Amino acid sequence: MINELKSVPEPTLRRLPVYLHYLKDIYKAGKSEVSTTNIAGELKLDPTQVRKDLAYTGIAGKPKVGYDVEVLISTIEDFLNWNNLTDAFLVGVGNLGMAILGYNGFKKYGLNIIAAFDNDPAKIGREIHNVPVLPIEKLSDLIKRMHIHIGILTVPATEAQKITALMIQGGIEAIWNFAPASLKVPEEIVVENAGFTTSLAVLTRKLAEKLK
Amino acid sequence: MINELKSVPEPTLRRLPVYLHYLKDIYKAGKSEVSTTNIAGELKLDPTQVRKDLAYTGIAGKPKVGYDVEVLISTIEDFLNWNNLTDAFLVGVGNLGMAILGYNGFKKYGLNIIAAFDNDPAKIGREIHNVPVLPIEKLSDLIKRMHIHIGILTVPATEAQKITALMIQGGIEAIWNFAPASLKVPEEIVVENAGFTTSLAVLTRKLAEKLK
DNA sequence: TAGATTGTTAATCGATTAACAATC
DNA sequence: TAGATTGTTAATCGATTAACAATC
Repeated sequence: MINELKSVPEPTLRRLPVYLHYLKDIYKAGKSEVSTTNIAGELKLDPTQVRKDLAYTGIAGKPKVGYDVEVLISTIEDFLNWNNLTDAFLVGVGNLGMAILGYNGFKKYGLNIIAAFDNDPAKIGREIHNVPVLPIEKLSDLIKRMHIHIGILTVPATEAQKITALMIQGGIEAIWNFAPASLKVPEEIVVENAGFTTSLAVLTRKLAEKLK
Repeated sequence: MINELKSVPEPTLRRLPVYLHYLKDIYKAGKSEVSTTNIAGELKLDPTQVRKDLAYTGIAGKPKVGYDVEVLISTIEDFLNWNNLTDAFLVGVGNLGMAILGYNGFKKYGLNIIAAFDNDPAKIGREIHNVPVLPIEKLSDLIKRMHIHIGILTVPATEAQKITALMIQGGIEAIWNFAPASLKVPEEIVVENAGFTTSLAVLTRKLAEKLK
């Protein structure tokens, strides 16, 4: 089992980027070492939890001192594979799709969107923020030919399953799903649901609870 | 403790919108009754879990039959307070902010964005998708005067804490935070982090684990 | 050295899953 | 009625938190 990457609890995965942002902040502010006591205090978490999370990345700290901020940053980035650019396709050039294409920052997170797809003739052939928009018909074939692993799904819910099928047909490995719909996929396909409504449900219910 | 709303586990809150989308699908398809066995099978969850989740909303099912789809839909919507429109302000009219303003569908989730704020003179005074863009300077005061409860934060990470402070100064109750940054807020403020990077971390790591 | 911190094992807590009586 | 399903209690599982020896 040599090259096997250990499966990490999802709560841990969700906290790692939070640490990362904080670490980058204090690094910019000139701090070169940091303790889990420190991180936990700032982010309102348990220090032991922070230590356990960091342990997953394989980094070692120094008793009494803490962790080297710069090393810690790049260790987390390596762990999330954010130091390697991975090519991705985006499908659905609507409001959200365009916003994602326009946000230049995904390269910092290892994501390189190299083409977008839509079925609107007015959009096909154009470039949005330097990314060409191609017809849906070419999706499957290009995924296959270019060995694309990540598909970003920003189509309306009604189209989501259809496009998913095309992606899978092409051999996609992972789908970042922004549509408010549950995708049916074979077990081996990684799906991460990033639809806004889940998050909004938490917000609106907590607010309702708060306001009695 | 009469009017006290019971605090619901967050995992349950996150599943409720998933049920809701599925229920709307089958309702459109003409189904009027549904069992938890059915829902769970379709969404790859445990039937007992679905029953427990639904129990939080207070709905009652019929042994042997299941639940009335139409009633179930509106019960979940009520539970999340999605049947009442709540006014909200959005701050940060960049790519993402504009996409959110352009997405007409939030009214279905009880969210009514009535004004946007930015510090770019080129944007101030315009209307984006019928929502007026106002200067940041007016944010605190208008939150207070209009009794706004929800603030949507779509500014760059560097500005996030500053704008948060202004929102709190105005008396905001809940912040929907799309910036990749941890906000420091008093305990009583509801913050829901919807930044993309958390979700992306899960995707990229799982993909890395899968591809060995 | 003394004291703060790491790294790890044990205890606790909460959510998921299993079991099953009640029901229509 | 028989059989599927609800609603709930008990068992299990996994994540969080507490405790503490090792370390620099």
